Amino acid sequence: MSKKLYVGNLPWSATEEELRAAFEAYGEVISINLIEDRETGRPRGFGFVEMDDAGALEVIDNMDGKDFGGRNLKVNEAKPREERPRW
DNA sequence: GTTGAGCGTT
Repeated sequence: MSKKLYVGNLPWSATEEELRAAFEAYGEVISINLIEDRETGRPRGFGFVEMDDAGALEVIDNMDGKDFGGRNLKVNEAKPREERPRW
């Protein structure tokens, strides 16, 4: 199984590889999704990380509130956004 | 050459 993670309070310089490198230490990283402003192209300072179930919990327990790139990292369960209806 | 809350697209 996998879980979606909301990752906030990221430094503007943070990249998906940096997040993956940090999160891989706690579990299998399924996918990374950094969000940036679609109109300006600037990073919004947060993103979403999909991990295996146990890894996600480990990340929340270990990475939430930790220092990352000089900022206090915020990790929580992400709200489901799409159910991908096919009809 | 900037900025700061927090939940994104096919």
